[in-house]
Amino acid sequence: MALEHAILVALSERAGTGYELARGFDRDGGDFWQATHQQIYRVLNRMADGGWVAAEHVAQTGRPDKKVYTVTGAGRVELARWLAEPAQPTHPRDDLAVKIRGASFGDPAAVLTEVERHLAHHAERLAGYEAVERREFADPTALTGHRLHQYLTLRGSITTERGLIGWYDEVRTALRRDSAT
Amino acid sequence: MALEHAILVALSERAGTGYELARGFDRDGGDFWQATHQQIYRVLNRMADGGWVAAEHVAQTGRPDKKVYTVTGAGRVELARWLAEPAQPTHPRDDLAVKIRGASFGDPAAVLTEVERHLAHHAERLAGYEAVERREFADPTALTGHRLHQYLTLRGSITTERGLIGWYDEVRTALRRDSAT
DNA sequence: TCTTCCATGTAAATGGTTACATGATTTG
DNA sequence: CAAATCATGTAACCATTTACATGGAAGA
Repeated sequence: MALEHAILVALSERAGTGYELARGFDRDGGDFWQATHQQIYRVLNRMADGGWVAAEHVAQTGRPDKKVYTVTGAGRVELARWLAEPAQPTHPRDDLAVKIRGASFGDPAAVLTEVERHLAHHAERLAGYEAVERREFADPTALTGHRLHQYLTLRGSITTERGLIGWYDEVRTALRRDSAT
Repeated sequence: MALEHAILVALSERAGTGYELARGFDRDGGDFWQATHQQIYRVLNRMADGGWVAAEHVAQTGRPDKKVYTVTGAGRVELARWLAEPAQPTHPRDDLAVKIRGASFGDPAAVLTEVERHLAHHAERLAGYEAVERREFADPTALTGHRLHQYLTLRGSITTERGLIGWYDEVRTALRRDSAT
């Protein structure tokens, strides 16, 4: 699974706490993974046991103490090994697509309402990604190495959101037309 | 979770065996869900216990016997209930995106090779979907109800594939340019 | 002869979600 | 005064994957 490796990438970019990782893997450009804090704490402990990451305990005043995690040499070796390994293409699983497909076995108007709600949600997410793009990556042609890879991941999020928005819009138009007859 | 409900949609369209469901939820238009046969058999048993589906045992000659599943009245009620319920927007988790993001912590050339492989794979999947679109849905403006919903799901698969292909192509160009310097 | 297709399943392990728990500080 | 933020965790449960198992028929 890739959660360990997504954490290794995030911590390679910048050391951080489990809490920060759970808040979103957001480091300039598309939160590229997500998981609950419970799972992240568990996985971080396992990774620390395996020697991929090391925790530095930091006492704070007025706030709970925290553990700042860093990738170790063994962690860097593991990440490089995993990066060279082939990934299998994944096929998205989308609840809303199942609902659209099955709309006529229930109330198509309720499905239409859901599509509209998701459309608004994704439009907002897209706007957020585009703002990051303008702010952080003004001149993409000049990018190289790590910054380029960050930018490309952000571009992936933007492309995905635009695709979803375009599709939901098509679905909305078609369902409205159909319910009008 | 939506696997039960994806199965209810698939079996509402046409009765079938666990084996057929595992082969792909493919019923004219985008395999809209996927799961291993092990999981499907388990879930089908649970659904049969809960009374959402009923199995008819069919003996065959020269082949193993099979169980053809049909949605029951209770299953139809449950599906309609679930369809009216809001879905939470899901955020895709893509291993290859993590690899692109982390490319500089390993060998970027290996990641580029993976991107090219995935590009070819998705181009092939897209061609398959487009062939179904031409063959089955020649006149989309005339579609209504269930056929329209099937078509819209297929359109979603096509949009997703085109988005991925566009993005992978952008990544390929950028990584090639960067490695040439 | 080897592989693939049909068709179903069990068992073990791993991955992920939900509920519960704590406690000070800051913001509305 | 209530809610959200910071920060970590345990326990129970549910979902998913991987490995193992069977066995005849058809095709390369």
